[in-house]
Amino acid sequence: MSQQDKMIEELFHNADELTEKQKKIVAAAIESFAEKGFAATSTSEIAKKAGVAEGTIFRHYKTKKDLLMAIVAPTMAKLIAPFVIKDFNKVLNHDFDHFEDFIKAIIENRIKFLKNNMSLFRIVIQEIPFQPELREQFKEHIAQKIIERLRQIVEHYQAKGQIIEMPPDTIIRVTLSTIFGYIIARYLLAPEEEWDDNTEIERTIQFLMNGLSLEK
Amino acid sequence: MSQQDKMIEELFHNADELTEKQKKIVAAAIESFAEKGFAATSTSEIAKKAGVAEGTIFRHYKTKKDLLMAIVAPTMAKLIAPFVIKDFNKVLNHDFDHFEDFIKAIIENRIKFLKNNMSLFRIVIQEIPFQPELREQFKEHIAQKIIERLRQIVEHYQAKGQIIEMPPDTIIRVTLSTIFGYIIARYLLAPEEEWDDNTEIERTIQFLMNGLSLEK
DNA sequence: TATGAAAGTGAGTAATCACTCACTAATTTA
DNA sequence: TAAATTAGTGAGTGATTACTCACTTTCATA
Repeated sequence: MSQQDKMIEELFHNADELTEKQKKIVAAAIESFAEKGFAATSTSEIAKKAGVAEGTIFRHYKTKKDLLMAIVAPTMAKLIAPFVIKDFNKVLNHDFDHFEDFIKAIIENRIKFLKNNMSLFRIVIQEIPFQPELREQFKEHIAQKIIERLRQIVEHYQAKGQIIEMPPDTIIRVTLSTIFGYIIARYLLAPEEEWDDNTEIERTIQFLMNGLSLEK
Repeated sequence: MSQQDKMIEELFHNADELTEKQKKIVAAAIESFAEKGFAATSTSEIAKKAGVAEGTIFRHYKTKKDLLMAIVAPTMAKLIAPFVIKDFNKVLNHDFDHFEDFIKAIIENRIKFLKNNMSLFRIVIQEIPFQPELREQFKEHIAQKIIERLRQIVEHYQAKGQIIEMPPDTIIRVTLSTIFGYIIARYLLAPEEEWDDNTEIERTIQFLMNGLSLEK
């Protein structure tokens, strides 16, 4: 089973059962959307790549944009899944006495996820600027929830005296900048270069902790 | 004359040579490309917005992609202009004894530029994933030269004992992540929120310096 | 095995696409 | 001023677009 197949299966594991042809449509769409972008991909091209008639696409998805949303919405949901589980704070605070351990765990977990879903991640960040519907969904349901959670986490570790006194939103911003900066550089800007991932992640965390901790 | 020089030359001198209609075409194209993306913008739409006949666009630009390139290439050149001037290192090393001052100056200068050219910046980062020609140009002529320069700067301040011993490329990566993270959050993700820019930039630099300096 | 519903098909459709071209208008050059 | 060059036009082009629909095939259940 290929990487793509694994990705697709994971994505729709809990969703309604899809027919073989439907799965192939989704897989073909993901491939083309990630490579050429949503607007530059035609439905005839997707049908050809998926080995189905063009009409089959519209049997399952009312419009081309519906197909995009069917791909992107569950991806965003999965991306933030670890942040919206019940008792997120409790679990974390119990498991991680130090902010550094929390950051490490989150980074490793989410990088692993994104590594296995790079095409989907590509589509999300490439289409968010162009799809108001998608942007709205991201802002209201995704970003806000995550930031609210993260704010609590930051305040918790600030109270424990582990990270500097700075507005939590600023700390969240620079932290996410650092993490996504690594992911984008590693997997999108220079994926062909040689990367010692473990070392590079360690350095990134070192920089982050230096920047945020009270003492050295 | 190098590619860059030519681009810069073109940028500064060609502006006067454009006819009124041509200027309107470029302005309309920038507006639409930034808003809807290159692929989703039609030439008829640009012509209508510019108040010219559609044929006029193709009188000056052979293809729609040529129009995009005529907009984007000089923008990239302008963005990196401060990094490719002659005696870049000398000037900087003379003026800035501390890495922090250098960072401050660059951030302020480039944020000011991007603030005034946000539509163009949008187009560049939105289209780089989809235009191989653009990506190639960016990588070969832009990114490499900048990184080479920045590497020298980083090594210089490392030798002076002002920033931590870490591979210069890693330091450049986290630094650029932090800076672009601010710009993207400030002007693209949440431009409607209230921002105390001076304070927020100060905090960002504080985080950056904490993360990169040897002592506190 | 019969039947209805869902899945799948592909030719067809109107609209739109990037681009052309024969032409006129304006400007530069001789 | 005359000729030559450039700027501007807009109807017209074939190709492609997202999407439809009458039809056939597949398949679960009675």
